[in-house]
Amino acid sequence: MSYKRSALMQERMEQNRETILLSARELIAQGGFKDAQIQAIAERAGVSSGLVYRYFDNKSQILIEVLSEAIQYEFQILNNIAASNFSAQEKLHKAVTTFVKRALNSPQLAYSLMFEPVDASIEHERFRSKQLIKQSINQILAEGKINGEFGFEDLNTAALCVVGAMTFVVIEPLNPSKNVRFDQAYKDYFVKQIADFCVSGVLIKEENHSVNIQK
Amino acid sequence: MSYKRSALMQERMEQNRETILLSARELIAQGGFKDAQIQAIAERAGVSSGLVYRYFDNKSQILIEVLSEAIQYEFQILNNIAASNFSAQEKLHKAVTTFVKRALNSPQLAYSLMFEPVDASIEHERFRSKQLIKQSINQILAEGKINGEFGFEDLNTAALCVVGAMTFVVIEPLNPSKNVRFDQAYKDYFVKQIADFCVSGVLIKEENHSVNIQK
Amino acid sequence: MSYKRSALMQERMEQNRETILLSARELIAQGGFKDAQIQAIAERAGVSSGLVYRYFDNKSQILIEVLSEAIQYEFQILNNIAASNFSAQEKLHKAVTTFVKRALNSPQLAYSLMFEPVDASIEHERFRSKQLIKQSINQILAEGKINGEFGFEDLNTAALCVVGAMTFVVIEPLNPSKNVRFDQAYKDYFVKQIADFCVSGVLIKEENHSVNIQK
Amino acid sequence: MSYKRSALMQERMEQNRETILLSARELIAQGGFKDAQIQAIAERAGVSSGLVYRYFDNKSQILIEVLSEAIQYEFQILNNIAASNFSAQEKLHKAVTTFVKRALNSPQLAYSLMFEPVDASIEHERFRSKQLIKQSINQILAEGKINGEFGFEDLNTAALCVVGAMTFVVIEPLNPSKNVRFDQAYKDYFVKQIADFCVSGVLIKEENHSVNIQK
DNA sequence: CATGAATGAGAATTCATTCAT
DNA sequence: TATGAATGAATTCTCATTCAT
Repeated sequence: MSYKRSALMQERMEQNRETILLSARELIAQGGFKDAQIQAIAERAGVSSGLVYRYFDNKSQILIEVLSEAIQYEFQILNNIAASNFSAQEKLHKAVTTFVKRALNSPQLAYSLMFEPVDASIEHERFRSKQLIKQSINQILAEGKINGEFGFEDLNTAALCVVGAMTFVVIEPLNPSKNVRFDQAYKDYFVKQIADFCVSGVLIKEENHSVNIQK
Repeated sequence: MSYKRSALMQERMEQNRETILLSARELIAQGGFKDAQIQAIAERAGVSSGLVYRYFDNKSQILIEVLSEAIQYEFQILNNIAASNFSAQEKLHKAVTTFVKRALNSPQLAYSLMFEPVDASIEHERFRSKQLIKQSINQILAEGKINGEFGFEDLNTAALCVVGAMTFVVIEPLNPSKNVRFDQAYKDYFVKQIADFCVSGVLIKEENHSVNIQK
Repeated sequence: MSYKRSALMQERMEQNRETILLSARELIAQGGFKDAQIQAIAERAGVSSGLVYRYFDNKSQILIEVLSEAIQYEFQILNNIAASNFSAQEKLHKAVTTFVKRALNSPQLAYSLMFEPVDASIEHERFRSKQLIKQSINQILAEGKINGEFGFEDLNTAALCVVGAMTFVVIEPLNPSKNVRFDQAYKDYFVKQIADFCVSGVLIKEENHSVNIQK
Repeated sequence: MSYKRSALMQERMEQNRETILLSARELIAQGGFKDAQIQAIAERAGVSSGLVYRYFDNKSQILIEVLSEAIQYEFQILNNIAASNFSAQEKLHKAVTTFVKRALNSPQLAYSLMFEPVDASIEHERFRSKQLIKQSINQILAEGKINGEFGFEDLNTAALCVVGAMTFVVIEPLNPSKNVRFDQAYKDYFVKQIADFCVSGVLIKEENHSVNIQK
């Protein structure tokens, strides 16, 4: 009997944990970290605020978990693309396209995960998360470099640029004034431009266009 | 007599105002907006908290001023580049190079100015500030498009990508663990890569490399 | 089990709410609204300042509740008198007597409720409260006017005069120096004079005593 | 020479003092004591805030002086009426009429002087001021009592009632919602009602109307 | 395990008063 | 005498975290 209950308990606990995380994630997606207070998270999860502390040591823990979970998911998607059989530039194009498209669906979440500041403990985790994303891009870029598709010099920097472009474009439409909810057609066009930009950015160039400019 | 005093006072006040702004700016540069509390600002400026309110209506005012002052300066620099006599791609290269180089000197500040969320009143100002930066890039891109140097399709999106790349790379070194203060040589190399990336991203391409990928 | 606790909790919370209100009321009764700060209220109630905000949205809420509760009570008393079977002048006499007698027990409270200025949100509630008092008097006066007992001309003005007299006499003993806590006998005498005055003020007069005086 | 300057100084100082008081009075008349901050007073008076402290020990001093000056003036007016050659009831009628009419012209000032709470030091002065007003009324009432015009019992209480009625009616129109700026005609009518009420309140009554009511 | 009442450390802002000039 | 910059105590409200039940 205590067996059975224990199992049920276990299950319920897992469930609670998930519900809390989901609740936190939704709140962040709506209003950023600043709207994800313990009280609000608990309420939305249908549990007491006290219970939250059974599952998480403190607020940061929750945020960290939401963060890493979300990024982990994106990471897998990107990784799958990186592991596919396309050419490097095709992979890169697809990676950027996919990431941006997905992120555009909840830009506030994307912004919070990538940029919104919180305390140091989370910042650390965020860094790791971002590294994952960059790692996927890195992999694709490295492959392209090796097989001669890409012509950039510094792998890491190129990856930063790609990640920078593809995250920035997502959070920009967040702007309060500019409530341009673009339609699907434009969205597709928009996303393609970005991917094109990123691919172009790393392709082999005929002649070296880089300019010598002294500051 | 009251002449001289007035002048001295005037000077001292100007100085106070500057000191407070500087203090705020430094605090932001160290720990972001969240560390720029009135008390802290005042203390660092060597004045009482009450005095701060002689010079600024409220906290937001201070932050806004720091923000707009900083961005305004960068804007002018970019604008000068945009107005110079180089080719569009040279300008773009120089713009990115300059911006990144400068921003690398206080990445936390750059981060706060570009990304850290604050209350609505500041957000509005920040939006305007960011627009300025993008506007400069826009101008260069538009020119290059017209004279056939650049081959992107959507001006606005291209600008977003450039700004995204050039701001993201700056905040990345922020991460807590990786305190790699790279030396000047690497910094130059780093910056050049980024500019190269951005220029490549918008250049005319021989064949269309963009790939048709269905999701 | 969770049954019992809930009930106990419920009770304790109700009690807390009441304690806070009582505490506020007592502070007001001692030193007026200006002495009823959150900190002081909480301390006197034996709770933390934060807890106060579990029960009330903000300070104004508390004051409003104290105000309206107190006035509501007086209003009911006056209303009962107005609804009784006495003659209008008997009712008026009784109303004034009762009000003044009760108010004399905590004149500072009476003063604050009737006169002490506060922010707009409370002012609005106070206005409503005062209206209630006046309304009771109005009712009695109207009745007396109709059945020929009273001879005033303007109902509203007469009510103002009555309310003015009966509230002012209460706050007068407030003055700091003259701490004359008169005995019960004098109090009764005092109260009767006031009621007499008010009744006389609205009674039918034999000849018109009003005098033509040019300013 | 130092003679002359001293005289000029003296004069200027007197003037400053007056200006400050006037400024305070005006501010109070507009927004009550709460709007009469040192800074605001000084500004309106065209002097520095520091200078205010040359003429007054502290803020309370100023308010006290405004208060007593204003009341003193009203007192004289009432006193003149009390000293005139009319009958007591004519005097009373006139006194009330005059007071209310004057007060209606700046009800906020009247309210502040009579009711708005401030710190204890002022409260004391306010009491004295109010006493002056009551004293005038007292005098008229006493006279009427002696010569048989008036029939009240307790002089002091009757005076309180009169003062209560005549001050309360003034502050009532202050109410925010009820912005009835009555015209001159109604004002006259209004004022007369009040005076009538007060006179009736203290007149000899044919039969004793007072009712025996046990609490 | 679950609850949610209770805590209390902050953080922004105001304003009488002082004092160097 | 006159200035007004400078001070800092005081006050409201928020929210992560604890703990009795």
